[in-house]
Amino acid sequence: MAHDHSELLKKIKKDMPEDELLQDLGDLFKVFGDTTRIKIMYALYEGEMCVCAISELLNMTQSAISHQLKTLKDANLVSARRDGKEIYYSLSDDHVKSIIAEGYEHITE
Amino acid sequence: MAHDHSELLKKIKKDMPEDELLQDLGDLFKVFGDTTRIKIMYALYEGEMCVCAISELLNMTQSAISHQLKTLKDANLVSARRDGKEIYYSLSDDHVKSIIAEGYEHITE
DNA sequence: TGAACATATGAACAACTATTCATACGATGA
DNA sequence: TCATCGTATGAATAGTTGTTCATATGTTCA
Repeated sequence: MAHDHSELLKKIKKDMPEDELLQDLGDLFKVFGDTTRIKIMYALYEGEMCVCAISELLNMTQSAISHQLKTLKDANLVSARRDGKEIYYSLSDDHVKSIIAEGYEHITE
Repeated sequence: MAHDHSELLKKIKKDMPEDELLQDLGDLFKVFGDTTRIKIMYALYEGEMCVCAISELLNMTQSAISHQLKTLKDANLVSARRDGKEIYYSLSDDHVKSIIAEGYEHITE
C-alpha cells in the first residue's frame, strides 16, 4: 500500500452513491455514447418518426436502426407507438434533451 | 426504398448539428459510460485526490486508474497538478457535475 | 387467404475497450 | 548518485458492442 489516506477515504465513501446506482449511471451514459443513437435522438427532437424515415435519414439499414431503437427503448429514452404497419418513435421525456444539452455545452467552449 | 419522407427529412436535416459535432458528443458520453470513470469523477466531487488515493478508494490497480485518468484528462474532464512525487487530479469544471446530475435525474424517478 | 410492406430479432463477425503485466519516467531524500 | 516512491505507458488479452445477414412477426389490402 502507499501513504495513508484513511481519513479522506472515509469521508468520500460516505458521500458516494451506492455501487448499483453508479453502475446504472454508467449504463445510461453508455447509451448516449454512440453517434448513431445520438443522431436518432436528435432526429426525434422535432417529434415522432417511423423507423423507415429514421433509417432513410441516417442512410442506414432498417435492421441497424431497429437494434439501436431497442437499446434506446430499454433505457427509457424513447417510446414507441404503432399506427398501422408503421411504428412511430419519440423521445420519452425531456431528460434526453437536457442531457445532450449539457454535453453540448461542455464541447462547445 | 419505402414510402415517402422527403419533406420531413429535409426539415430535420436542416436542424441537425454537423456530423463532427455529433461524433464529438458521442465520444464525450462514451467517457461517462464506464463505472470506474464515473466513480473517479464522483470521488473528485469533494476536491482533488492523488492517484494513489483513488486506487485505494476504488480498490483497483494504480495502473488501471492511471489509464482511466488519462481518458478523463483527454476529454478535458479532469486536470492534473503535480506536488512532489504525487499528482493530484480534480474536476476540470462544473460540466462534469451537471452532466452526471442530469443522468442521475433520469434514473431516479 | 395470400402478397406486400414495416418492423423486430437472433446469430455471427469485426472493431473497440478495460484491465493486467511489465517497465519506464520523474521526484525525493539519504 | 542511488534507492525508493508515485505515476505513466505500451503491449497483450478477454470482454463488450455495432452492424450485417437471414428470417420471423405483425398489419393491411385485394
